[in-house]
Amino acid sequence: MVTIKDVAREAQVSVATVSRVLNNQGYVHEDTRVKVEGAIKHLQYRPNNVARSLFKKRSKMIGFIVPDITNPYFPQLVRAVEDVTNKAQYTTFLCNSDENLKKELMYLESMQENHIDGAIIVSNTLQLQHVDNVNIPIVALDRFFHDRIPSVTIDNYNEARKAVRYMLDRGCKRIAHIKGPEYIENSKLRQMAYEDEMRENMLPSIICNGEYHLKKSEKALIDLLMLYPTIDGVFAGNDVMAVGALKAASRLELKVPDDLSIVGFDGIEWTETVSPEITTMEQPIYEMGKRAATMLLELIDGKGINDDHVVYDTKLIERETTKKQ
Amino acid sequence: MVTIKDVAREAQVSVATVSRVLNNQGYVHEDTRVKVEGAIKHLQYRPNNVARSLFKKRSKMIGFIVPDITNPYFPQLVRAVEDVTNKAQYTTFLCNSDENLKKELMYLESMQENHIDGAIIVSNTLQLQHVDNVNIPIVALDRFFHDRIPSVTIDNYNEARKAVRYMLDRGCKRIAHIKGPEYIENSKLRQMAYEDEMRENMLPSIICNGEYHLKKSEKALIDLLMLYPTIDGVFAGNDVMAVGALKAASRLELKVPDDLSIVGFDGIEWTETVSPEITTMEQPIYEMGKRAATMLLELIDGKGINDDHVVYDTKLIERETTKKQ
DNA sequence: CTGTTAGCGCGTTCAT
DNA sequence: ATGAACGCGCTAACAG
Repeated sequence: MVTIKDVAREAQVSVATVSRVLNNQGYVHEDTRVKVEGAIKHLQYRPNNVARSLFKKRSKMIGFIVPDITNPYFPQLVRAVEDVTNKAQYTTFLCNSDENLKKELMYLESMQENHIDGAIIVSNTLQLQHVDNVNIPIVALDRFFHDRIPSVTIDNYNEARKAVRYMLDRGCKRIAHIKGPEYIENSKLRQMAYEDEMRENMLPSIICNGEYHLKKSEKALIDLLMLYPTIDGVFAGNDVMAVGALKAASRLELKVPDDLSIVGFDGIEWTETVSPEITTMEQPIYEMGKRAATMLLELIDGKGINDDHVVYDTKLIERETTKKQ
Repeated sequence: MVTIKDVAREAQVSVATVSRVLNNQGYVHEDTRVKVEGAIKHLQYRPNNVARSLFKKRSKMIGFIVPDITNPYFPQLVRAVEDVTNKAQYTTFLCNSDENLKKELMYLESMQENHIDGAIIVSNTLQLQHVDNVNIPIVALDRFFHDRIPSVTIDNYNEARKAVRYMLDRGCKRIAHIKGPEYIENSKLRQMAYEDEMRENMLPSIICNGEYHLKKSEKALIDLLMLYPTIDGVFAGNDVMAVGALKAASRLELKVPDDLSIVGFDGIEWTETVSPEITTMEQPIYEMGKRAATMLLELIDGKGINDDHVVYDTKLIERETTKKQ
């Protein structure tokens, strides 16, 4: 391994001078700068970031914890975060927590032990107590975390109400809801919104559990439709489950949207891969990732504020699983 | 930040002793061990992995470069790799290269600068010249890299021929192929296999370009089917494009599999999310990830061999886009 | 069984 | 404008 010493020897200067040209600070004569740069190239020298981090306590790395990389919602987020951080010379490392608290804690520990400069987390399971002795900046993304942790989210409750109201406007009389896991706050809010909207319209709530899971959602809806054949609309708690709902309809040979309307939530690509394409509440996923990353970088630079909570709007994308007006 | 010195002072021993209990090596009296462990807990001490890496030149971190995290093929690989490496106390950091050479090189550099212990890469663009002065162990996954770089792959050519042969067996007379990008070796091999199999059966090749992309593949196939309405089968270069093909069929109101059979390649979950479910050549994705990770750990421990090339078989999964016999 | 000490590679005072 | 020297937190001889 070639170190700063080797470069210094090669260029016939001291390590301090090499360090100066490396970091582009302090005075250094043009001639010596050229000499040093020549030596660096010649020896193919790469600064050792570990040593640098040890001294600076900064690594130019940030971590991004996502709960489930197989959910197509996240890859888009990843790309957005990378785009922002790379531009600022940071390396982003992705950590897949598998919705598993132990893994999340393991990653948080590893990040601290490695002087990671900051983290973006998407998590339900993590509590404030887990991060309050974490001494690096954190931004919560997609899921609200705590007043004291800045976040980038959408207004799940109101946006979900909009979705249900839209279905009612389009003439659905008996709308069912496929809910996600209760322990995921977003999922609970969407369910509550559905229930409230139905109640205010004097309509009964019909709910089955899809667990944010395609197959489970398909099965749950089939059972539900057998029980209540008059259901004419399904509001799914996320797009993955909406895809499951579509499969259920296809299994039961129901025509979508004539016999059954379906509305999803999230705006992931899957909704466009199926036929008919699914109407959904689209989140500005890329934009959200970008915003979270920008906030994190500001926090790292000490410029950010620590109780910033950005809430984005969603957009209703009318496609083929709901009737045209 | 609480350091090993603080622990030593608190426990009234030397830093060396603390280091010994930390690393569980060398002799240390039971009583002192207890004392030290108490101090560690009391002060909430976490060893600084940066300092440790600086000395050891090992970080207990490995990197995993994937070309496109939005392709559902990769998340499964990620999970497999994580499962293996976590068990061995390694932290796996994911790097999304976006099929972009510059990003790949950036990540490789970052890995070296941070004493990452090894890397798994899925790449087409990276050449031997880019990694031959990388001094950490590397394993190529999914895509063959070079004789000197151990790899875990499947036999794209022969497995693709099997797929085409299967379609011929099931009575397809005019089979078209949706190919992926030429610069991806796997994609080229699958195309060649198609062409060879067709030629040997005295059949003409009909090829359109789907670019491994859903929408492009849908559009390309629609155009092709307009031109050649007698096509009765489509072999897609991967599952993503097979999903696109299914959408194209639906747009043109073709019945699948009666009017048109479709066979994909990879075995990703998407093929089961659509209706009808897609027949595909399933790769043992999880198994492949596991194998690659295991190989990498062996290499890191100096136990591995550097020209190990594991080739897995695929499995034909007969579903609903091909006719039953 | 335990403590002292010398680096790992780098960045930064403080002199010059 | 440049160099000498110290220290970041930790591990591994070596000595006792």
